[in-house]
Formats: sequence, structure tokens, C-alpha cells
Amino acid sequence: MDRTIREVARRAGVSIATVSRVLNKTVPVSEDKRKRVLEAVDAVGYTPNPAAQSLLKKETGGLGVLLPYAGEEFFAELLTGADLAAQEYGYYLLICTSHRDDKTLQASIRGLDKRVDGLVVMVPEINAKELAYLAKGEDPVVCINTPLSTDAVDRINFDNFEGVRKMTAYLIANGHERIALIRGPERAHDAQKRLEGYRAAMQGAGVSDTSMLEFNGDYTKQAGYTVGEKILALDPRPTAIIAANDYCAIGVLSVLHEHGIAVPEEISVAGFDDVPSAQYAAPTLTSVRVPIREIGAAAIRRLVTRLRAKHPMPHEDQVYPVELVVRQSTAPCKDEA
Amino acid sequence: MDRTIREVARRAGVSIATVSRVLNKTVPVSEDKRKRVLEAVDAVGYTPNPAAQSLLKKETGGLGVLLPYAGEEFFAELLTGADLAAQEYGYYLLICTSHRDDKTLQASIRGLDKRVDGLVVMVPEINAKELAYLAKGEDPVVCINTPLSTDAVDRINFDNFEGVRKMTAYLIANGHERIALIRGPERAHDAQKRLEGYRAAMQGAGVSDTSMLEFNGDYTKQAGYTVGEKILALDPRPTAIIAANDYCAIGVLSVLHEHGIAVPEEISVAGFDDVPSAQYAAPTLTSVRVPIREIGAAAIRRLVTRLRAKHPMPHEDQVYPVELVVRQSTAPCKDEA
DNA sequence: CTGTTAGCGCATTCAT
DNA sequence: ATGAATGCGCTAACAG
Repeated sequence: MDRTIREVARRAGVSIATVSRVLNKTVPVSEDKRKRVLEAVDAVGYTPNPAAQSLLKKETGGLGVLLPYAGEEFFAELLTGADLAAQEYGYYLLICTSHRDDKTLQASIRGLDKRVDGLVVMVPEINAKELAYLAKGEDPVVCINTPLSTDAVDRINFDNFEGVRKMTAYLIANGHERIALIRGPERAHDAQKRLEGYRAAMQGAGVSDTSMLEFNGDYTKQAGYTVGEKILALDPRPTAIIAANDYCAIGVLSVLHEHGIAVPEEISVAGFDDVPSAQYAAPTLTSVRVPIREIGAAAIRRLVTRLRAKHPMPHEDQVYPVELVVRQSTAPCKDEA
Repeated sequence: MDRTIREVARRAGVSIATVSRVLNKTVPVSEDKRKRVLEAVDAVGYTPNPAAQSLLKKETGGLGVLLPYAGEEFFAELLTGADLAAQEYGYYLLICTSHRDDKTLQASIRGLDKRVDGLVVMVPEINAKELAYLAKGEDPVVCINTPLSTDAVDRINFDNFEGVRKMTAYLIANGHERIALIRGPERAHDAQKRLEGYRAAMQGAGVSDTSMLEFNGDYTKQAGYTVGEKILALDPRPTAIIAANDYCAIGVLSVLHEHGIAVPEEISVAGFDDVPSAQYAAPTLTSVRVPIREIGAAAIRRLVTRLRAKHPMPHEDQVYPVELVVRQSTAPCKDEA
């Protein structure tokens, strides 16, 4: 049995237009027919075919979310915020993950084309070409934490620069001088900003050349472990390490623990993002709080607002402040030097 | 400018059928026209409208995933596994979250109807009515960790019973006698199985009535904290606590820490799931490892296999084994009683 | 108020 | 090898 509008109309003894009108409440329908239609709908188990609706109305009811990974806490939190907001507005979410790979990202973007009405993009390493492609598309796009090379999209950023600058300044104020930084991926926009924040603070403290204190890494526990080991071998050893993010910091904590080095007594460790895990690490992790869930929701709201607006809206560029959260993994420097 | 097949055909000076044939490689097309079509496609930036394709072919290319939450680590891991597998097969993922709410779940299920070609459901508290609805639908469904009340769907379960039974037996073997259990939600299928596993082990050790040791809770840190506090007030105090899952266990650890009670010296704590955080909790958490990412991928593979099979396939019922992972949060009982 | 009709964009016959 | 024509299920415009 076809679960189509025609079948419903047949059973109710009305035309398909009437069925549509009952379902969409677009025009009054006589109570009698209305009831018969509703019964038939129930009997058939009818649901309008979204493909047909979408073809006609040029709307899909879906919103796309583009992320490097869905499983990492940071992105999972973003997803949760987006999910909650989308549900509130009656949109469903289509998730695409790039796994930090350009080809996959491009495929995802192409594949999303007419499947969604709008797009949230949080891919720090997105390249200019893809960004331009998105900006040229018909669908509204909100970019989270991406470089500002186009003004054809909405942007929501958080203050990567200021976050690490504050963190560095805090460590300096606590007597640290040799503060190592594990940088995130070079092509990731946020990692660059964090690096600049670090340098700014260090220069403010009179350290103009930090090249010996900067280490290449990425946003993984594995990187924290490996690079942490390298940093330990330094002489003199840094008294503090600022990791690329919380995951990376947790890797650092892990290698320090294995080497029997006390945190924060012998060395301070800091992360970035303040993901839920940071509060449960051992020791609890000093970090920079990013209101990521809220940002995810804000991105969806922006998209929906734009979709509902019948007149063009100016594109916005919002920057969320971030907040230093001091926990057990950092302490004043006890270096006797 | 319309980005339709017609526009491409016009530019290439061919019929729309030819464009379709070039794009779908369904029938040979003369090299000359093929080239012109491809050029036109490029010039227009043409992508076939998925809604039109779906209307015609009765396939969407999407797979739905139904979860309580997207942000919790356990589900995020499931999602990652599903995502990887879906990407491999060229399907996209449509995520719906129920937030453990029946109404939301029902709305999600209805909304997914013709938007996807198949469905992965991991909602332990799903009710019989919704399950029946899903089973009756046209799309293949894989249920993860749900009760076995219908054989019209594929099922992938992991051994909740055996997991907690093993955990309990391990604690008993280490001299523990007063082992408290924080139960998960009563209407959650997995929580029931875990409870039964606990009781089985306790009875095996001669404790036939465990009612004084069972506590109502749920899968949250908050529950672990609150219920943990209640358990602490007991006299005599239990020497071990098995939490509903890892999140709950982390809440227990947190309240014990606040009360200055040493883990595992004074009391042992265990979780379930072995989410990534368990390895980074303080102390590291003894848990039951569930291969959740693999399960997520397996569910998608099952779905795709079924979709590609042109002949009906028998429904399967697979049970993944789970594994006890002993870490620092549990130790032999030092009770002098 | 209600029925009839015309497409939305595309893959697929059926002719040629 | 290719074009014309059909129709997937639905909403909206047009008649009554």
C-alpha cells in the first residue's frame, strides 16, 4: 500500500488538495472532511514525503554541521548546543566530519549542497577555496572560529589570542619564566592566534625570542605525550607548559606522571577549551573556558534567523570572550634559579 | 541562474537525458558530447538535486542515528564509529537526540520517516510502541542495546549482565562484601540487565538480599555525587561502590574526594563503559570496556549490507562481549571486620 | 470551501 | 547513441 497523499485522499473520498490543506492548515476545510482526512491519515500511517516537499518548496528543513570530528569532547559539546537549538526550531541536523582532511571536507561540502537550508562550519583548517565556495552558495553559512577572509558569511569566533595571552600572563605573574608552548597545527587558524597570544605575553615580560620554547604538536593526547617527553629533556627544563588544548594537556600530564614528575610542584601544566574532562583530570586542569555549547546554539539561531528573515540581513562578526579557569595543575613557580 | 540539469543541457546543446547519462555513466555517450556536458556542469556548478533524485529513486543516501544525547562521551564514541563507517560507504548521517524524553523520541522517529534509508537506534529507554512502529516501517533498523521484544529488526547488544556480574565477582574475590550498586534508570533496558548481573554475583557469594545495597540513580555525574553522599552515610559503610556507568562513577569519586576519603584505600569505586575519560580520572577508573565505537560502525555496516542486498536477509542478533578493565580506583578490601 | 492542474528536478522508459 | 515524454509525491495557483 502506497503511503502517499493520493491514497489518503482516496480513502477519505476527497481530493489530494484537500488532504494537503488539512495537513498544512493553509485554508479552512469543512469539519466533516477534515475529520475523514485525519482518520485516513491515521489509517494509512501517512507522512508527507520530505523529498517531494523539498522539491517544491526549495527547503529541506535540515541544517548542516561541518566538524573535524564528532567524537571529541569539544566538538561533541558544540554539537549538543547546536542540537538543542535545532530541535527547538524544528530543524534536523546533518553532521559531516572532515577528519582534518581536505578531500573529505570538500566532498562533505559538495554533498551537503541541496540537502540543507544552512550550514554551520567549525573547521579551523578550512582553506580559502572552500570558504569561497561556501560563501558563494545560496545557503546561509555561519563560520565558527575560522579566519576572516570573506564577509559573505556570519562569523562567530572566540578569543584564542586573548585566552592564551591571559594564561601566559597568569603564569608569568606566578613567577614562571621558562614557559613552553605546544602549538597546534600550523594551518589551523585558532592555533595561530593562540601562538600570537603567547608571544605577546612573553614579549610583555621581556622575552622577545621564544623560538626555543615553542614546540610543534596538535590537538591530541598523543601529541601531548610525545612533545611533553621532548620538553622534559630540555636543560634547563621549563617550569610550565601550555598545551595546544585540553586533550594535549592531558597527554602531557600522563607523560609527567609516568616520569614521576609532580604537577604542579615541579612543573605547571595548562590546557585550552575547558572541556568537561578538564575538571576530572588528575590533577584537575587549569584551562581557558570556551562557551562552546552556547556557541553551537548561537550559530544555529543565527542561521534560523537568517532563514526566516525575508529581507537581506547584514552579516555579523561576533567574538565570544573566554575566561581563565585556574585549577590544581598550575601553581607559583618554585624555581630557585 | 538555475543550477538544474536543464540549464546544463541547454549550455551543452544536448538533451537532459544525455546529461543524466553522462553523470550517472549509465549508458555510453559520444566523447564529444560527454566533454561538452562536463564543461557545462563545471561552468554552472551543477549538482543534482538530491530531493529530485530521492523522489524518483526512493533512496535518500542518508542513515539516521537515534540517541539520547550526542554530547556524552559514550554516545559521541558511538557516533564516531558510525560516522567513519557511513563515510566509507558514501552515506551521510542524520542525528536525532531524544534527551531521554518520550515525546521528543517519537517526534524524531516520525520526522526521520522518509528522510533516511535506514536507522540505528540506541535508546535504552525506548518503549514497545515506538519499537513496533520502527519494526513495521519500510526501512531497515538496527537496535543497539535495546530489549528484545521484536524480531523484525537487527540487534546488536553488549553484555550488560555479564559486565556487572564480572565486576561484582572481581570485587568479591578481592575480599569485598558490602558492595553498593548505583542503579541506572528503571525503564532503561541496560540498567536492568546490569542490576541482574550484580544480584547474580552477590547471590553467588551468599548474599541473597541486596536491597539495602541498591540505590536509585542515573547515568550522570550529578547522580554519582548525590547518591555517593548517601552511601557514605551508611553504617557500616560499603567498602566498594559500583556506579551506573563511568559518568556516575566520576561523580562518586568527586564526592569522596571532597570528604577526604581515599580511593581505593578506604573505598573502591567502579564504573561501566570505559569511556576515554575513565583513563584520565583521578584515580584512574576501573570499568567495563564496551567496544562502542566498533559497535557503531558495525551497526552502519549491517544497515548498508541490508540495503544493498536485493533479497531478504534474516535478522541477526549479535551480542558483543565486554571486558573488565582494572585500574587504580579499586583494590583489595582492607576491612578488618 | 473544494477539485483540477501544473510543475518542482531528475532518471528512465520508449522511440528513433 | 540520443531525444521526447513520463511520472516520482507534493503544494500552490486557478477555477468553480
